Amino acid sequence: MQKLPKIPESEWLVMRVLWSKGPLTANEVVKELTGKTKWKPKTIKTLITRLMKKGAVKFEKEGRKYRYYPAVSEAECVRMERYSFVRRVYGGTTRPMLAAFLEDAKLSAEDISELKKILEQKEGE
Amino acid sequence: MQKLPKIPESEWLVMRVLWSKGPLTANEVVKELTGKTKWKPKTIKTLITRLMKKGAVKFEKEGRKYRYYPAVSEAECVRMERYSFVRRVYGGTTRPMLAAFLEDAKLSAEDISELKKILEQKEGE
DNA sequence: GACGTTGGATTACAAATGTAATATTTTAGG
DNA sequence: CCTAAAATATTACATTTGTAATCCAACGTC
Repeated sequence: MQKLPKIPESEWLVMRVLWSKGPLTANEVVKELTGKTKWKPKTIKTLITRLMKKGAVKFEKEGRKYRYYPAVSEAECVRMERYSFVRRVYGGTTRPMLAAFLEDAKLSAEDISELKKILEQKEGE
Repeated sequence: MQKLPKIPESEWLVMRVLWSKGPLTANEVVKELTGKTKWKPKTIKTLITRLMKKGAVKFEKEGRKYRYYPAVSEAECVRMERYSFVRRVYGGTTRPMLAAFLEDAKLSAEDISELKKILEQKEGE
């Protein structure tokens, strides 16, 4: 398991694009984010560069441009964020957090039965 | 409902102390955090001051010292953090996040039945 | 082959954050 | 009163983050 870099808010947007759309050129990333943010293209380039320096993305050369792709797993990053969120806000105790989350969430009947299934699954372990 | 200030990681620790132990002097806060962090007392004073500037804590004078107490609701702050967490990491979709949370959490049998109860409650609405 | 265009590399710069140290003001004790 | 101790207030300073702009190199065009 790689060492996970710290990914701040704005870089998450870029990572989410790269995770979902695989290797993209900088301009493609810019295009993906148009409408979702008001960032100038240069800003997005900067974010990509920073992610590279942290080792969160890599690239393959394609002619004179680069195609960027994630170098860290989305699942791992998400897990880490979840963990650090719980620690920060709830001091590490998970259950009250989950309870609050569940109570507060707007859930469809489907969502609910899905989640119950997960719990029952765990119950059996 | 007040406007909620932004509370960064380290200040959360201070807020959690104040939320749980009511009005405290700076030194009492320091004492509460001893062992939990390696911060120097001065650092903690700084954090308190910043929280005051943001309006997250207020104080009453007691002789020459102050007793600090939270000026914003824990529930509200936590809700906001939860919300911004989901938005950042999952782009706003709550269910997959909850699913991942539940799957990943270490839960006792009790926790599980508690959480199921919450879900059933919501089911009935 | 000079030149504009297009991409990446380098630089910019303010605000927020982490982590304190120094300065100043009270006040309790001698 | 004068001073040491204790509190608060002010100042410090490196990093990180948000948000770009400028510089430079390669490429395709006339």
